[in-house]
This record gives sequence, C-alpha cells and structure tokens, in this order.
Amino acid sequence: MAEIPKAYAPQTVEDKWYQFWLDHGCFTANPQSSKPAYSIVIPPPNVTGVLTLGHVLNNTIQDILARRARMTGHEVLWLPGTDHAGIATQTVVEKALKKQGLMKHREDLGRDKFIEKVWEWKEKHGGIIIQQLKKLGASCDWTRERFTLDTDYSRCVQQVFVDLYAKGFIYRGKRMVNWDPAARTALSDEEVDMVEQQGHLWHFKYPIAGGEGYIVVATTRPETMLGDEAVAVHPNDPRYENLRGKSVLLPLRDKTIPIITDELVDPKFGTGCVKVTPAHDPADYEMALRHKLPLTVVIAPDGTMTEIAGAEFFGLDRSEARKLVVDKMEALGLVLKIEKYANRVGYSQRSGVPIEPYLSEQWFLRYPSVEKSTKAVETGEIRFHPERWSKTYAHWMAGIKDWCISRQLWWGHRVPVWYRQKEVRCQIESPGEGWTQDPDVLDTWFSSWLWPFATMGWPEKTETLQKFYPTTDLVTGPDIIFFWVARMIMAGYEYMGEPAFRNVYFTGIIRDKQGRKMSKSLGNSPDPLELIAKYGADALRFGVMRSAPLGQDVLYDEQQVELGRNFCNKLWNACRFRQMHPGEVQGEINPVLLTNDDKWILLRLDTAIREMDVAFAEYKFSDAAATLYRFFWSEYCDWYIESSKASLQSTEEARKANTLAVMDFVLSHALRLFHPFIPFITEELWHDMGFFEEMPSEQGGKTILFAPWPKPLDDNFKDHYGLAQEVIQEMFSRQKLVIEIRNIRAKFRIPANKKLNLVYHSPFDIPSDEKAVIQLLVGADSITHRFEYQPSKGEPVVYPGFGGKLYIPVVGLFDVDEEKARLTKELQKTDDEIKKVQTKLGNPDFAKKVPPQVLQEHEQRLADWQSKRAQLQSSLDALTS
RNA sequence: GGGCGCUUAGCGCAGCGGUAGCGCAGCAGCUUUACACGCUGUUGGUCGGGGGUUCAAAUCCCUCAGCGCCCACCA
Repeated sequence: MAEIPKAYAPQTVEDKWYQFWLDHGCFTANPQSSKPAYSIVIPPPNVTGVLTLGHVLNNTIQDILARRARMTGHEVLWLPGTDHAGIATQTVVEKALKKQGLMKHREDLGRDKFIEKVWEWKEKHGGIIIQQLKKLGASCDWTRERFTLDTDYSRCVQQVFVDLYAKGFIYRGKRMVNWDPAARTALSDEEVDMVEQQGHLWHFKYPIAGGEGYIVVATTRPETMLGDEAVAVHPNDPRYENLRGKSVLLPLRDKTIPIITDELVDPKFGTGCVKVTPAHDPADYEMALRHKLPLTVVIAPDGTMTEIAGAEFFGLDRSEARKLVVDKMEALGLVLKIEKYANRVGYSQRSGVPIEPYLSEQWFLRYPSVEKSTKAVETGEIRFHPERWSKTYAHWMAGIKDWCISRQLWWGHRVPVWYRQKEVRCQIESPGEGWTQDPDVLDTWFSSWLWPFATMGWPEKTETLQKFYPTTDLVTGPDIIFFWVARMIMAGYEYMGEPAFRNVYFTGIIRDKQGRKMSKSLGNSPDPLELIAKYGADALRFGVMRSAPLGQDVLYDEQQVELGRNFCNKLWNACRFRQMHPGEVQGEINPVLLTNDDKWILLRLDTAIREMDVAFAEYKFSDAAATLYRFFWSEYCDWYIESSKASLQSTEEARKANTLAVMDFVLSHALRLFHPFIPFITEELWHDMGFFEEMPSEQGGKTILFAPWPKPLDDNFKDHYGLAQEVIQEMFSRQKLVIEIRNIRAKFRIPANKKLNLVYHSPFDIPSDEKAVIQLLVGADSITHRFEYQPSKGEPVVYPGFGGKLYIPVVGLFDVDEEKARLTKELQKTDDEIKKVQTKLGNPDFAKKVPPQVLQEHEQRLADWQSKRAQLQSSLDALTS
C-alpha cells in the first residue's frame, strides 16, 4: 500500500489509464460475445470541429451509459467517427486556401485538384476532436472509427440513392429552393433560420397603364421589383373591382404588367395589393404558375443583379440594388411612404447571409417509411427522453415535405446519376464512354441519416450489424431532431426493417451563467481542454453532469467544475484515510462486531445504489450524480469516517479490522458507482486500494471497467448482518443530538480545540462504545454519568433520543439575553407548528376522511412538537429563575 | 398564428396531494492527527398573481402575467 499524495493530481493519472485501456483493448466490442449487446453510435462531430462544452455534455452522457453497460455485463459498442460536413468543411478549406494565396475561387483549382486539397487538409487538421474526446475519457471503440466519406460509407450512400431513385422516392425537378448566395448552393428548409428583424415596408406607386392614377403596392424587398411580372389583388376585394383586366406600368423598367386576382392575397394586409416577382419569391412563384407569368430572373446565384435587371443595376449586390431602387423611385416621386416594419428573414445557418429564393433544377427526396416511423415514436417502440420531444417529432412528421438533397458543392458524395444527351441513368459506376456525371453532391445529412447501420458494414450482413443493430441509446441535441434523428429513424426502417435505436436522450443546450447561448462571438464559450488541464477531466465531467437535469438547458459556471475537482479530491482523501491504516484489503465483515454506525452506512449505501438504479432507468444523470455526492460526502465522510475514528483508536484489533472491512466494502462499492461519471480517478484508486485483486476482470487487464455494477443489498445480506431499518432512526436521532451540542458550542463560542466535559443525568449510563463516538463527534473528553445532578443556573442541556438529560457545563461564557432571545424564537416556531397540526386535527372531516396512517402521523407529530416545547420551556425557565 | 417549456431562499435546481428540501454563495467560528480542493455551526422562501377542486394543494383544474425555445409562404 503506497503512500498517496495529499491532493489528487489528475494530470499524472488520466493519460496513463487511457493508454492502459487502449492497450488492453477494453473498448473494443466483440460481436461474438455471448453477453447481451449494448450499443450507441456517436453523433459524428464535424471533422473540422474542436471540442465544445456541448460535446463534453453529450459525450460524457454517452460514456456514462457505455461504461455502466459494461459493468452491468453487456457487450458494449460505442461507435465513433466524424462527419465530412459538406458546406462547413468546404468553407473552412476554401478560406485557408485563399489565405495561402493558392486560389481566389475554387474554380481556379478545378474540381479534382480542390477535392485533393480538402483531403490533404483533412488528413492534417481533421479529427482534432477525436484526440480531444480521448482526453475526456470517452470509451469509444476506436478500431471501428468511421468517416462519412470513407470509401465503404460512400458506397452505402450512393447505393441508397440508387435504390430510392428506383423506387421513385428520388426525383429531379425545377423548384423554388433556398439559395445561399455566399456558399452558392441550395439548402434544405431545415438549414434556414427565420430571424425576426426591424426592416421597412416601402409603399410604391405603380401608375395604371393608359389611365389615370396609380395603384399602391407594399414590399419589404424593393430590389425585386425589377423582376415584377404582375400586381395581384384578392378576387373579392371591392376596392379594386374596377381595375380588373387592366395593367400597370412597372416603373424603372418601363414595362406593362397585368393586374391579376389571386386568393393568396390577403386584402387586410397593407393596401391589399401585392407586387408579383415570380422568380424571387415562393408565394409569387405559385401565383405565376397559376397565371402563366414569365419568370424574370433579376438576381443571380451570387447575389448580384443580372443584366435583365437593367444596365444601371447589372452587377450590383442585392443590398446596393435595393438602395438604388429606392433612390430612383423617390426621384420619380413614386414612394408614397416608408414604414418601419418587423418581419422575418431567412438566414443561411451555414454562411449567415440572407437566403434567396431561387428557381433551379435540384434533386428531391420524398421520404420513405414515414408512416412506420411516425408510429414508432407514438407507440413507444422508440422512446424519447424527455418524452415531450415526441410531440415536436410527430408534428414535423405530419407536415413532412420533400427534402432538397442536392448541393452545388464539390466536397461530398457525388450524385450517382449519369447523362448522355437526353439519356439519364442512375447507378454508381459510369455507364461508359460519353456519359457525364451529375456535378452536384448530396446534402451531408443524406449520408448521416444512414449512420447507425452504414458504420456497421451495411449492406453486408456483418457480425457487428447482427450483434449491435438496432442500437440501444442515442444521445443528441434537440436542435437536430429533424436534421438527423427523424431521418435516421426513417432510413432505419427502410433499410433494416428495424428501429435505428430504442431510446433517444435529448440533452439541453449549454448556456452561460446569464443564460446566453455559448458562441464564439460572445467569447463566452470556454475551451474544455483548458478546463481539463486546470481541473482534470473527471472534474469537468462531474461538474457538467451535476448541473445537467434531464430536458433542461445547462447553465454552465466554472464553479461547477471547481466543485467537481473538490469532489474528486474528497474521494481521494477518503481513500487516503483508509490507506493510512494498516491492513490489506479486509475480507469478510464479522456481523457480531458491527456497530450501529457500520450498519447505518451499509444501509445508506443500499439506498444510494437503489437511487442510482432509479435515476439511470429514467435517464436522470444529474440525480444520479447528486445521490453520489450526497452519499459519499454528507453520509460516508461527514458521519461514517468521523465516527469510525472511535473504533479505529480502539485497542481491540478485531474491532479495528472490522471497521476497515466495512470501509473496504463501502469504498469498493462507491468506486464502482462512481466509475461511469469519473472514470480516471476511480481506476487509479481501484488499483491503489488493491480492490482489483479482489475483482479481476476476465478482460485480461486488471481494471474497474468490467467490475460488476453494485446490486442493492438483498434480504439475506441484511439478515446476516443484522441491518434493520431502526438503525437509521437511531442514528438520525444521535446525529440530531450531536448537532445540538455542536450548536451550543458555537453559540457559547467554545473553540473546537477546547474539550468539553459533559454530564449525563439519568438512571442508566450510556454504553461505552456509544459514549466514545459521541465524545469524538462533539469534541468531549468525558461524559460523566450521574444519578443525581444539580445543574448550575442556565446550564445548557440537551435531550438525547435514548432518554435522560445531557448537560453541558459551561458557565459565564454567554450572554443570557441573547440565549433567551434564541430560545423564545425557537419556542415561537414550535408553537406555530403545534397550532398548524392542531388546526388540522381539529377539523372534524379530517379524522373521518383521512387514511389512518396519515392520522397517526399527525398525532405523532403533535406529540413530538409538544415535547420539544416542554424542553424549550424548561430551558427558558432555568435562565429566568 | 399555432405548439412546447420554464417561473420554489441571492443564484442554480429537486420535490408533483399529506411537517418546504439540496448545492453553491452569505454570515460566525476553527492549522480537530484524510482533505483549507477542508471542518463546524448558521441566516434566508406567504413555492409568479388570482380563482377553483379536496379533510389537506408548491403538487390537480381554470385563468392572467413574465421569460425562453420550436414550427408557420402575410408581401
């Protein structure tokens, strides 16, 4: 038993054990194992990503689940990997290449050369996050690490495309899509954020053609007027009845456009009259189709104005064009008014610029297995935690719309479609000479949605797939419920015929102390690696888990991590305390020698184990962490270790040994309960304490990783060791006694180092063992037993639960008035409580309707308060007389 | 415009029908032989407002208010 240092130093410990686990293949899943399977696939982080607190939360939860599953006898596969993250990665690399002066635009390099550069970049800088996850202690099976652009994976993606095309789920069409003018690609609806903003509503006058007067249209986007092809009013709007069939003269373009009627127009909004820009607004596009209007494109894919917009506007950015249009209209006197107006504008999540509705040829997917997937969550075949997210899911599924899956990028899975003149073929390999492949790549999520099975070797029926699919749990953020979770469910049913996972745990979002989202621009997102360096990975994990209740956002505060570190240190020192006493790991506990304290802590351990099991069953990890914290610190350290010092001082070797045996029992259980949360320190202590020798795992290396998860103490155990529930009550009442005496100590300002000499006034003495413990806990040298005792005036007294009176002979050290005031206040409180209970009991309906047990509880409570009252009164009398 | 969530001690949360709890912080005192990353004691709350159901409501129902998310083609 080596001497262990006073403070826990995680730095020296963590890397050592992580390497040990890797060297012994502890995380490698064996599909041939006879143990029941437990599997999780990691939400693959972007290859370009670096670890954030969000990842810490997410992956700590997965690690806790995986580690506990190993201990409960499961064969665990936690499958890791990274996502190629199409737009994100391409943007990052483009920026880097521009900075290096290697290109101005990717066209300069050409497609093949550019992709080569991205791979180079990926090999060099990608996957930092994987190393960071290892620092966190993530027990992933790294032998199975996958990347969504691996050759095999790519084949899966293309095969799925080909299959869905053949089934008619995938089609190509000219549609109005969300266009990102910065990234110059189409986006899915989910990739667009609607942002409320203060804008303006411009009221423009459009002169009526060949007539008098004008019609007023209101718009939030003046620049689009250059592409107007009509003005629309509601068919039943009486105000415009006389204008039907007429035309207006579109200012700036000097072009005649018709006045049309359409149901889509809301007569109550603005002037009830709307300009129609078919090529640049989804609603207008619909109207244009109905009225066969031309699609005049005035904004180019890069966000600048086209030639058709007119010579003065050609080449201007859309925002500049807006200003110019307004200026010109004002100059013409055609601006009626400009109102302040709050509206919502779609922004690209990727590049942060406003999206542009844009008409183009794209590939679309009509989702497969929708009905089955909707039902799965409804019926609980797939469970969401917290459950309420299933409503959000159901809502989205009910209104599901086709998914635009093509992207005008280079980094990604290329659309497996080939063209030769008018011929089109959908297949993975080129059909031969003269065929050219579709230039588009697929949305990143079109590969991620296959993650649970594509990572396991699909379409082969691999051993891994057979053993570990469906996966058990998925841990992810609710922000990607549509992007990823829903789509994986559908892909799972379509291709595996089974759910992708049984449970989905939705984490909260990490926010700062003020409740703001973590963001780079706010500078409020701390670097987890720095926190690990400062406090240790275990501290970070425990701190984050303690403050992450199921289904709620997490308000991050570095103080939590500090708390985690303190806790690790406490655990460390509690073990150190055990180590300071001679004796190897003790064997059997001798039931005959058990003290009440021993029995109490064993029962509290039992409760803690049970609470842990409940918390895990409900995915309440913060509850589990709180239970551990409370049990270990407030029960084991504060009471058990302190009282154990009495028996450890004893000269009876057998007693001492028995106490150590109880400690070993509790610690060996506690370390295992803690392990999923704080894996490093528990492994270190497992070895230092020598417990691994008691429980070597079959895994080769001696490690806590596969030590059995503690089971609640059963009735046989309790009978054998005489663990009866009364002990809890007895210990509780002793704790109260000790606290009261300590309280008096504090009130009378008796320093801790001044020992007390107490007097016990009662017919019977206190058993010597018990006496020794009480003396130790309150800092007394002696408790003298007296049949008769005449206390001095105002001498403080406490009433032990086992009867008699315990006097604390301190004189002249206190302020009588202060003490009187305290007692009076106490008395007042007691009276209030008595009144409360009496009122209840006095209600005639109460006795009639209440269950007998509750009635009895109330009566007991009244009795307790009344006896407390009597004691207080007598103390007060002693002071006054 | 719909949907969801939150509101309990200064802060963060638990409790979800029978005495309002925990952790931080605060205050007072401690080099007590595991730990100052510590020990001991202790002050804070009419459980967002109003109404109802019940013997009994923080807990169930209704209503109002504030905060926060998500979804939705009102220019």
